[in-house]
Amino acid sequence: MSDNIDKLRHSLAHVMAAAVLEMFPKTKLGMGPAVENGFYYDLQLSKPLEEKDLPEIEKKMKELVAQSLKFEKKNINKRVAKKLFAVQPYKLELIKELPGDTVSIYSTGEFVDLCKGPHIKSTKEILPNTFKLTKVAGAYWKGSEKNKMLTRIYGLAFETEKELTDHLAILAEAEKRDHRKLGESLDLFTFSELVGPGLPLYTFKGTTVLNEIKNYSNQLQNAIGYQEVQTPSMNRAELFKVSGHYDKYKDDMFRVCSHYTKEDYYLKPMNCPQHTQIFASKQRSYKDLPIRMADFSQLHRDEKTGELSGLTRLRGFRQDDGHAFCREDQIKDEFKSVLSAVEKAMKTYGMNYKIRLSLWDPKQPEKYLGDAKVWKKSQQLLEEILVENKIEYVKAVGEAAIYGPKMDLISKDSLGREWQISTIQLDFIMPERFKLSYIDETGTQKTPVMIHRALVGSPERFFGILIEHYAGAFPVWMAPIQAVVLPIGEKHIDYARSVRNSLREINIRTEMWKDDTLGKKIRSAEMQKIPYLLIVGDREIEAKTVGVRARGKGDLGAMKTDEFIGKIKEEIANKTN
RNA sequence: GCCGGUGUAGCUCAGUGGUAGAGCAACGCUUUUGUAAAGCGUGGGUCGAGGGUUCAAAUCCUUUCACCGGCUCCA
Repeated sequence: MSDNIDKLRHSLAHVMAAAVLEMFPKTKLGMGPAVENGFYYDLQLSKPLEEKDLPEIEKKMKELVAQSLKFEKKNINKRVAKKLFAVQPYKLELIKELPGDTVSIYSTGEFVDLCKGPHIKSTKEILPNTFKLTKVAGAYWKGSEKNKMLTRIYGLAFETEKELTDHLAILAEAEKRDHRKLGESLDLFTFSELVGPGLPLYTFKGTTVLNEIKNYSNQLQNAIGYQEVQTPSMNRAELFKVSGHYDKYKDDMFRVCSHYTKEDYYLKPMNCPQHTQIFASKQRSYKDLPIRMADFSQLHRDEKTGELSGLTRLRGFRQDDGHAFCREDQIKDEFKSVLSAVEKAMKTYGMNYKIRLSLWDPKQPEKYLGDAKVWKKSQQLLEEILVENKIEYVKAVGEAAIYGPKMDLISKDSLGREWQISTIQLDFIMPERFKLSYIDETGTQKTPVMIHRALVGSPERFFGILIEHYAGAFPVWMAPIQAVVLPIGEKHIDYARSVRNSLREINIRTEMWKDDTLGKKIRSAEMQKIPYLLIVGDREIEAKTVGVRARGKGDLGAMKTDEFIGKIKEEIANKTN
């Protein structure tokens, strides 16, 4: 059945190309495949296309679909094909590259495309209102930035009208939850043109949430033996030359120059080379291993401006980063303990996930450090760990780090969107390059293995993901304001203040709002997504209670103040709600 | 970086060559309030920035910056 939807989507790509070709006959065709939720076609148009042109193309497509056009396949000789596509340079390029003497073409009405298929039999199979053109984008021919950029038109397509409307509803919900909008409206972070792109400024509220994320990661990794260290942002170029990052990523690191010595320093894009130097600072015994370090320092990467986006792609960020230096016989246990910590974190945040085993691409060895033998060995080891622990995984060739294979955790948020979060990476190469060693039980020098790992990746990036996952309504333990006390009238302010103070005494982030009407205060607290509103008036003062209203749940009724304190304390401690 | 789009008050937006507007927010006064917006009033903008065309530019041209949708990249 998934085959069928792919055929449908791919067929719609043809219909769209046919429609565009009718409207703009000089259009040159690129490629038009089916993709997740829809299809696209890359085109070279004689004039720029805008999003407002899409409805017209869509209308034309509907006309074509209504004609019940048949998709007919033919195998033809390459010479004939070259004649047929004489005015289509991209198709000619493809014909040249295809193996064999014949190529297959599909015709739909007057439209003919070079295509291996398969397709639906006829546009009759396309039900009304099951597709919609969504956006216009640029895309390099064959995906290489060295090639010309074509115009890509994206469309959504499903088998039924309901699936399309459901999908559009998800998109609308995602837009509402956009962390860039919520970040601004909930006063979590901001950007300034003066400060620079990709460099967010976190307000007090945003910093509070970030600290909770960071503290929780620290708690989880302390439990499995990681100890926090600090390392400098600026480092000599030499450090990165030894690590190998200089050759691969020099252009993506910010360079800082000393006026006095004229020496170049680089802002560190990751912590691993620094950690090797802590390891190297002492003579290590096999009994000392594993040595585990965690580091939350600020990292900088000179991302191209067009790649920056909200909190998900930044120039300055941190990682809940850690490195374990261990013996080969300890690798499995190290991976297991990190996996269990990650599992706990994902459970707390209420996210589903899957593991991706990211392998090197043997066809492009120049992208990686180290020789094939070491890669084979370490990849095998990772796979063993997954199999032995009965963990499901998918393999991804070409996704490895430059120094080794990794397990990446891809999590799904509440809208079912996927994000790469955690990563655990095996590295035989960097310890070697830094000539790290320990003394084994026989007194001989050995090279340790290095494990790179992160629990939630970058706290800042994860913050962005969480804003959307929770739609800004953070669970109590991470909410910037956990409770707000709302006195009904002026004469209730003193009591409200005393309730606030007793909550503050036990470090519950609490405010007291004395101005405005009750209705307005409630509205504003709900909009700020504060978990608990405590309403106090004559009745509450009399009975020493608070009127508890839970975010999104309405009035829960009166509760003894101590009882409420017990409830919220427990929720915070257990990280529930 | 590349293709396309956007940029007007703190926020959401209107304003197509002729004296910069609305709602919300803010501030002030009145009101002291029982579960999602009390009433009245006031202040606030070299229309992203630079240059040009014009008697006259938010509006037209140009350069540049930032952001948005994608592409490429992502240690």
